Amino acid sequence: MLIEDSQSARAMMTKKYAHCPLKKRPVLVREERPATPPTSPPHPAHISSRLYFDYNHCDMENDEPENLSTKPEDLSKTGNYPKKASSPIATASIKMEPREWSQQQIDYLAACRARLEPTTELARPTPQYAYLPTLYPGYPLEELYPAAPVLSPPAHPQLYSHYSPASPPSSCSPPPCPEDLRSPGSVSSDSGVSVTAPRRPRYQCPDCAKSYSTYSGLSKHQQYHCAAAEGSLARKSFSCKYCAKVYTSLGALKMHIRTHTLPCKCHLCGKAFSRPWLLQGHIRTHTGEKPFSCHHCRRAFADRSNLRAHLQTHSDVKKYSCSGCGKTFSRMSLLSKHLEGGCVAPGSSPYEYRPEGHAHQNLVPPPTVHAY
DNA sequence: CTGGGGAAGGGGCCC
DNA sequence: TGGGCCCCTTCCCCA
Repeated sequence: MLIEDSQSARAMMTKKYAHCPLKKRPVLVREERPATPPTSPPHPAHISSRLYFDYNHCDMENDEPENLSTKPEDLSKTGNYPKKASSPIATASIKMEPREWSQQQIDYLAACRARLEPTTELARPTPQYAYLPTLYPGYPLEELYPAAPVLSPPAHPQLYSHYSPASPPSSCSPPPCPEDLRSPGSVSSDSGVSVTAPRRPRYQCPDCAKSYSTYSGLSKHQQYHCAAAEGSLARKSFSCKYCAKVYTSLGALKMHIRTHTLPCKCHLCGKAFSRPWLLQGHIRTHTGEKPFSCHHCRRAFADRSNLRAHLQTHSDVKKYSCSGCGKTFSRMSLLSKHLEGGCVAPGSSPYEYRPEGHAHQNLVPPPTVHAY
């Protein structure tokens, strides 16, 4: 939702969302965009920050907690929220449109849509800046898409052979090849091979006994997540003005405050996030950018993890299996539902989970999974 | 009811 | 030590 940051607007929002916790209330966003489009286009590499990031206006002191809820109950109560967005590629329609969008924002999305009309190349990643020619008609393409700096050659060039010359410049990464979906350190269950890494020392939180593989992890936990540690006032000296939590360092406090102020705001819908990369993922829901494609069915995804989950659907034997009946599932949640429903087969509990890189002794033999 | 996709958050790793 | 990125997980919604 994008509304004027005026007193009346604030009053309206306060009244309208009185039943909501502060963090769930809609955000009040001041429209920063100019009344008319700029005459010269920004460099594509700067588009994202120009259009969406508002770090210059991040007011860590004054930002109010904002509504991030897109849950339907909120929508039904107010009627002001659109339905949940679905794939623009599939529907040729971006549904997540607040009523209060400015004409310019609507035009902007129209420009995005024009470039996102269904094509036969669904697997092709949506060019990150494909809307530029529409947004800046008359501008030569070579200026809208300046020569890209040297790109690292893809590991599997054949997978990218469908790229067009007008594909976005350097800041738009090519779609991942299947191998890219795996983290370097992880052991893929796809291979069915379990490799046990040398046991590393664990760093345990003295306050809540949670342990982490790295000191950095423990440090982050203590700074941002450990409720028990927050009670150790003797070690803390920086308190949060919003919730009175106390931290040992100013940096930790600043990071915590971001969860209140949510400084990364989407200028299209006003939704705010604590971390920039969360906003980047959210922006894809507006632009329809889907850089991750399945080479089995050519379906594209905005999120790599979602592609990974999708790839499971192409496997005959899936990642999560019920030890009772042997049925496999592509998702943990589906296995959980299966067990909650009552798998009557003997030995059905506990269920088996084969996360990548974790060897469980009592698991069924590794499944045969299609190589990507 | 089940399976799948969309979206978001937390932890781990690397620089 | 902090930030960025990636992966995993979870929740919700829909067909």
